[in-house]
Amino acid sequence: MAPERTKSAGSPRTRTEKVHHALRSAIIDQRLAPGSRLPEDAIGESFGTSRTIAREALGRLAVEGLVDLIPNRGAFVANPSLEDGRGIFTVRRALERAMVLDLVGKIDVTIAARLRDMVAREAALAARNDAEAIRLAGEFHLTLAQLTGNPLLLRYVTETVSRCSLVLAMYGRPHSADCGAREHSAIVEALIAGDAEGAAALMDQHLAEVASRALLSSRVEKDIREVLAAYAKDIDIG
Amino acid sequence: MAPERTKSAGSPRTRTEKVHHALRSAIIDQRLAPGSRLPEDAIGESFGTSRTIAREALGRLAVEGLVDLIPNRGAFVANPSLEDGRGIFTVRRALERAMVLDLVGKIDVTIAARLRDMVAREAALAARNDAEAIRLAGEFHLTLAQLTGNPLLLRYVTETVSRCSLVLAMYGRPHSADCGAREHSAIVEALIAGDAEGAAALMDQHLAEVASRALLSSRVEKDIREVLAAYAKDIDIG
DNA sequence: AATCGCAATATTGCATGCAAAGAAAAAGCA
DNA sequence: TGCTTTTTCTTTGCATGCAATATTGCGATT
Repeated sequence: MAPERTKSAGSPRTRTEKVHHALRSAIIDQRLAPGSRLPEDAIGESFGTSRTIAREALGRLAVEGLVDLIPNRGAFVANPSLEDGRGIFTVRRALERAMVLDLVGKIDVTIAARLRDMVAREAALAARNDAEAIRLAGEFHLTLAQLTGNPLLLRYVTETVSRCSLVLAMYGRPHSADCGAREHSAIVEALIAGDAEGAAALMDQHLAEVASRALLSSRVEKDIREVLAAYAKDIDIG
Repeated sequence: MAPERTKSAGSPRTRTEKVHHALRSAIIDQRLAPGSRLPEDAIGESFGTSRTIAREALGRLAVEGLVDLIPNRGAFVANPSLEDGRGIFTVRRALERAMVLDLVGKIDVTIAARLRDMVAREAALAARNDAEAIRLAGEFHLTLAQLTGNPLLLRYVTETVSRCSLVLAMYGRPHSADCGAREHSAIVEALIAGDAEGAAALMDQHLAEVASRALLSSRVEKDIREVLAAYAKDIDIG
């Protein structure tokens, strides 16, 4: 009656899952710009499947909030506003605070060494600011989430980290290192020391800084109407 | 190029969405027990649609974590373990804490009245403990999430509330009112008074109590194998 | 008599096809 | 020329059908 214990098989087995994951990666990696149309036909053709598969994948991405689905009109890559961006960071801060609090006390010597090693590797790449460095910085947060052993927390942190990258890509300053290795190091040390409140505060401050770096100014206007409104109000149509 | 600003149309328009929402309600209302099989045929027939629709709805519910999808085997109502349950509550507490903190200061007289009215209606149904009362209690949390104006927070709170219902269905005591109207009232009053830390503490305590009520004892074994293992060890097969 | 293997059955995975809703383009009117 | 209306065309929404995979029941074998 009950299914076997297998939770979420490692590699995607059905075509729908494959396309689902591929599309998600494409969106997160900014290969598909926010607002882009996602026609079922084109997707199916790209992956060598029928529209049915593309359609199912789009529906699932819509549940994840990465795609906007408009009935009878089609699917579009989500296009978070600046305000949405702030909201995403709010959620992320709450989640990672809980994550850090949960982690205190679960850190043994093995894990401690692993974390220190990871931070050291980050520091080594700190000078560069390419995709690799950015990916590594994000992975720090994902690793911590994984260490909690809480599947839902891991999923949500993964999602929020992804979406924060998206937001940073849209509104962040081009050449800012989004995560400082030094800040990560401080968090790790607080965790190892068992200082719950300290670690939580450091993480909170860390994310607050990342957010403020990005979200202070709206570098890109999100909607055409927002852009044009500024011009329209100076024009007398009559 | 970009789609119009319309986010998530109010009422579901496509059949897929309708079935999706209906199935979710059925699961949350505990009309479909955790672990139950969800055959595409039966669902399609129930709603008067084809399997295609049922299939899409199941895929979306799987993303939400309410359904387990096993390739070539079928769909099952999610069957969270006790540990999963704890993890879900951990996440929910973190989210709702952030929610309450965000809400303080956003409460004007109109909203205050609306919240008080909602709590009053809850109190009126407090005696009963049927599906309607349960639904209303959950809606309190969803309403608060909606008031933040944070779409991601709303989505995550919605998901965690849903999954907590599932967990309570599995492990909670049968006749416990899961959310006390009095506790909700206290939270609302703290919010209206602008007492951020107080409101956060009340919410945290509220959810901690709900969790502890449910998760102290494992009333139901999750997996058939877990159940049978206890019997098997007393039996000599030979 | 219990176990193994095989066939029959049920259910999922996926593609195709048709109808309808929207968008774009062309024609008609002021 | 500019605006409305109608027509065409693209794209989505959904059902059906076929192939593939897992499960169940039955019979053969040891």
